Amino acid sequence: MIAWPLLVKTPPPMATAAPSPAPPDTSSAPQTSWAGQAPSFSPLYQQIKGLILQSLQQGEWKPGEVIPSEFDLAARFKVSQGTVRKAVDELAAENLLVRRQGRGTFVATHAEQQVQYRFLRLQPDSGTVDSEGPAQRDFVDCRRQRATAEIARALGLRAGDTVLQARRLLRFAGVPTILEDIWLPGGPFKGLTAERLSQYHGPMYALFEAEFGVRMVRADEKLRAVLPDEAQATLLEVAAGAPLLSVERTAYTYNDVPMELRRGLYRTDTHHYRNQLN
Amino acid sequence: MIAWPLLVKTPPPMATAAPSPAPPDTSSAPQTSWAGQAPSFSPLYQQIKGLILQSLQQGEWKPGEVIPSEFDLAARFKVSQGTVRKAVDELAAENLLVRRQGRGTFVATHAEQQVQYRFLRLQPDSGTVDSEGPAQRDFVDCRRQRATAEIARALGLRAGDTVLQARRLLRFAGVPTILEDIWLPGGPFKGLTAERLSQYHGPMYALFEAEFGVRMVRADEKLRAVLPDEAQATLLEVAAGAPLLSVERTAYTYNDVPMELRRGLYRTDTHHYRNQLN
DNA sequence: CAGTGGTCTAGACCACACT
DNA sequence: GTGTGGTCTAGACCACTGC
Repeated sequence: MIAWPLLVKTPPPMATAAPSPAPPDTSSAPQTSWAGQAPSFSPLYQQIKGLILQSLQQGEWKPGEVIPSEFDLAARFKVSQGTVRKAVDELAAENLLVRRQGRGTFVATHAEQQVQYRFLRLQPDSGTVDSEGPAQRDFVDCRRQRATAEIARALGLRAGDTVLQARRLLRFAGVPTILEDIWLPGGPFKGLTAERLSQYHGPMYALFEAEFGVRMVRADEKLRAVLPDEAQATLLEVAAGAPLLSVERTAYTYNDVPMELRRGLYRTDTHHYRNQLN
Repeated sequence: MIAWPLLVKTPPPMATAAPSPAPPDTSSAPQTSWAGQAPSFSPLYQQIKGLILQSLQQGEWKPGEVIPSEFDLAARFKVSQGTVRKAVDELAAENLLVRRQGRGTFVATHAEQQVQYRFLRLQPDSGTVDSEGPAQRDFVDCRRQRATAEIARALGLRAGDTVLQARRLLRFAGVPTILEDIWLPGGPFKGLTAERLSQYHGPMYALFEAEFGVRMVRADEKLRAVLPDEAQATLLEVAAGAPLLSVERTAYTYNDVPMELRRGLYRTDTHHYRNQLN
């Protein structure tokens, strides 16, 4: 058994004289020995959430796998099942875990998912995403280079660090619709080649998960209307003055660590970017 | 006391011989008398959620007001506090209610809110929304007219029904940045005039709440990059070929009833549309 | 101080899935 | 059947708010 990093109930426990059978061993209740841990005064279920998150980061459970049952986790962390449930509920709400009744709770994955592209909001004006069939992907370019100051800042690197850059074109029903420039930090993605990218079928983020253990968890996008430069216009087969939707996305792994910068140019003559507000 | 529209636990209750003090009066447990209610076989807390929603629609509690405490609601619906809690949790997650510890649970409102514009995703490229100060609003136009087929479809009306149309320009720090055309159904918004609109200070949706009892709960947006026509370019003070972000928003009240169609043109040279994905 | 929402527990029963 | 998550209850205690 491993010693868990001190779970504390919101007030430092002091032999609280529980009325009913108090199962947590009362001996493991330290008073004020704060071993560095900065934000330690949070609800129990938040602490459990943090521990589960940690296990996810460290790869104890891999994408697509089941995690232990709520009952087992409760025993492991020495809390009630209800507390684990609340922690898991939040992680499920954040799309890090997926509950499946009768089967268990699974680590979310970009592969084998309901929707092919979890972060792609572009939709055809008529018909559904499915009706237009899978996109055709063409990698125009892929190379290793030194990060500019701007790219470095976005990826949390130093200017001059190695980054991978790729450019690809997505076609729907043969029509070039999305042109993307992608930047990845060289370290975590060492060994990624153009061939690897073009050979892989399925979402790019699934490849990152499977081959490099990098799981994208969250993303921020900034949208603008822009005009293409000459190369972009040619690739997308539009006129020079045609307005395009620019989508700059930063994707993050656990702990808000940025792992990808992506600049997309979307044609919005046959598609639109859909957003739901509430 | 009012007879509540039959709450049923997932299996039709049949004198379940509860082990401990079973508080719900066993007499009020109908077997199979389904009085029309179509989707009645849902978890209790969902039914409670539905009932609370109904009270919100019917204006039993108005925006900004407190609703009864969880304990009171539990008594009223004859369920446990925990069940009410779960119902309220979901409504709070959907931004229909706002919990405030120690004070109570409140009906959400577009006025007196943390953020001025709940549905506006445009942000300045540098600085924060607050640092640029409040927008200057100019109503360019406001008139009553007959709905075109397209507008009617979006608002759930018949072509030819009366709609209100308004056009306004928002300036940030003096720079015209957003040009919006707004269509509202004539019925619910009878009596809305250009003067009423320009005199009101604060979010437009707050006015709708306060003056017309119409509360916007959710919205869908479709984004595109477009070029302005002549009038639009003039108002926004941009060149004819300048790309602009087109944002078509449909806003809904309770029960997914569309209540507003809005077409915005955003300048994205100094601002960007921000979206968070997870 | 009383009242509210927030956390935590414990236990019962149900729906679902796999075997 | 066994085990999983899903629902529901009941009760204890806490933290925050306002009287």
